[in-house]
Amino acid sequence: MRPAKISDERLFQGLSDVFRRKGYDGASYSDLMKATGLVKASLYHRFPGGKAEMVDAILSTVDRHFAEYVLKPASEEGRPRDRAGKIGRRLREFYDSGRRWCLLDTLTLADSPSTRAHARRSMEFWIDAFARLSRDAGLSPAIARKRAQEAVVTIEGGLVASRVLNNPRPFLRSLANLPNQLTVDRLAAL
Amino acid sequence: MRPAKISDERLFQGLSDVFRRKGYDGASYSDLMKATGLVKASLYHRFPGGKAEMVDAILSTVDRHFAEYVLKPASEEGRPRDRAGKIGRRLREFYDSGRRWCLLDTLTLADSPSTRAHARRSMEFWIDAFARLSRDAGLSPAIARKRAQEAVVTIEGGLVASRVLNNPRPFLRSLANLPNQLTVDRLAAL
DNA sequence: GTCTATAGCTTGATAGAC
DNA sequence: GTCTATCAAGCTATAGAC
Repeated sequence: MRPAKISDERLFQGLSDVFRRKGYDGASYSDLMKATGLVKASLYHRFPGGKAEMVDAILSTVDRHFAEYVLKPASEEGRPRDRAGKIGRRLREFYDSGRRWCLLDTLTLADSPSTRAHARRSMEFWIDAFARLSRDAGLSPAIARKRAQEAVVTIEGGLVASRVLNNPRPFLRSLANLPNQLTVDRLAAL
Repeated sequence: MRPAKISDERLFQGLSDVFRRKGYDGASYSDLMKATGLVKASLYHRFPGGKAEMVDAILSTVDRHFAEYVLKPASEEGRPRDRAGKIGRRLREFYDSGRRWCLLDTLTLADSPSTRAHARRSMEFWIDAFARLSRDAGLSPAIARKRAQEAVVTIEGGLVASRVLNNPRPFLRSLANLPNQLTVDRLAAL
């Protein structure tokens, strides 16, 4: 029997796990082979451009998942504050309570201009979604945008601190702050 | 004439620039040779343990610089708020307004346990210094510690966002928030 | 679509001259 | 303390069978 085609979902999951953990340069083909169960030549068959193409495809896949699931509540019905909480829970799920790291962080050490450009667009999309939610909560466009950027900063920093300290708490705290950060105009008694 | 010994300062500066930019795995010996002007064998002469030993030495050097210069105002005389501002200016200088990245971020992708342990201690030292300053400002020990951790999270996140967005603003904003974050008990009108 | 096999190159690491 | 020269291992990448 011929070897079955590995499902795209398992493939992308395996690949992105490696890149997330090790970064672009740290991800070797032996790592990627182990994670997917495919040999090197099979990976090149799927991604003729090698790691650069994998990373591009992964970012696109994650972009879609962020847009269609994680950040979705930003453009749904309901109280802005509740929607922010919902996004927080989805972020906790996505980053496995801070045990998984952010590709935008780990991949931007590579100096591929296309990867850098892609990562920038991804983060801007993220900020835009937060800003929309923040405006829905009644904040002015300028303040909303500022808060949206600060919220992304808080989450990325939480992930870094959780990795360095080997402790999920900083990231979980960042998420807990999210609803206030995005929806309360005058922040008091944080 | 025999080749002159390169100064320790230039050596460490060159090495840490590379590790900061590329991370542990991304930093190849050819990169390190280019940055220092030394050939591979000379680097091994200075650091028989190779990259792992370089990284350890670099972290120790940066630790000292942080303790003796960047974070120094945390344990000096003066109004806590002014001291926080002073630390902010030194952080801006150290990270070149967000154009240089944090070793604790870029190095913890490597899975060397000793590096991970060292990085954790470095960040804890940083948090401790902030917490001391925050207590000096009259905040309770529990709140001070929370704020200190949040401040480090904000700075690390600012560095990540500035790198990804290719824009120093998020990092500079993180620094601008520092005095409030560390010294104001009830945060209002951020 | 997956595999085995192989190629060339770069890497990390060492030995020995000056 | 720095250099040239060299090595094996691991890396990226490709050709061709099933």
